[in-house]
Amino acid sequence: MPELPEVETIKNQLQQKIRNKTISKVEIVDYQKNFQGDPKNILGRIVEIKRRAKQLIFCLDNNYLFALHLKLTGQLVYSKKIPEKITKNTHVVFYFQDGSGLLFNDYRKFGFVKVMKTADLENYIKNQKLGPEPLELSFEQFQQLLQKKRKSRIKQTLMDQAFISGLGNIYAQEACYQAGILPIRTISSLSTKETERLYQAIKEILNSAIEYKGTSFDTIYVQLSGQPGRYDQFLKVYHQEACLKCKTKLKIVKLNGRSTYYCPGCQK
DNA sequence: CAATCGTCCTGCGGGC
DNA sequence: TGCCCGCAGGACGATT
Repeated sequence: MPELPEVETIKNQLQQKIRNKTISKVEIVDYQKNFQGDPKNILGRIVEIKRRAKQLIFCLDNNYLFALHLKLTGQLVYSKKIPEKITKNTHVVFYFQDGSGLLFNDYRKFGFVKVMKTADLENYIKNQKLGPEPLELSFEQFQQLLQKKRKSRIKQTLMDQAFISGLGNIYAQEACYQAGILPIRTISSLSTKETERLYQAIKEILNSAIEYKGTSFDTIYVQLSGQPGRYDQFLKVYHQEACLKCKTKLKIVKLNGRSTYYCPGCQK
């Protein structure tokens, strides 16, 4: 369940581990549908790894790049010596010239790789109509964005990638809890004070989750090393039983088909 | 226009 | 014991 903090963690670790390595071979195992474009075009040196929303962009020195999305169950694991760490869920192996490699594991196969020319990235991103990055957003911009979504419910809006990009099911509900706001409230019902609390909660939670290298729940998300992230110990509502503050048993509702936890005592 | 549902997949666990 | 079903939940397209 990689959201912004998980993808940001992996991006930072990729920058340290594989930047300037040269891809010498790409092996695709039962993932043809999810691998778009010609793998031969990404044989080259990786000059930069970027993140936009929940996607990673691997930039090469040969005028090609590839976008990679982990979706629900994708993992990127670095291996010093291929084939160590390969599992039955390894669908793409990027071999580097020095004998190391990068494994793309994805047991539910929702993720994808898309190869394109460097010049096509701008259009590719534009077509996704992504909203701004939440960590690069001022309070004034946040307020302005909310004006367009006045009828929508708060949690859905936070998860809407066209509104802001990067929040998913975990951090959207954690942000609502920290702000003390019911996830089912409409945007138009928010006072300025509540809007401010929500804005602060989003920033604090995302930054803290990045600091702890993401949330590993069900051990699906892992860091580049294969180690779990450690933010799960700070989760206040997601998959929790009772509220830490008031001890009330948390409620679970379905919003857009997604389980949403909240405290009926602390969230108004 | 917003919400909902089905879809892409796989595996686990609850219930009968 | 075994089987069916619901659930997990990122994003998108079709429908209400």
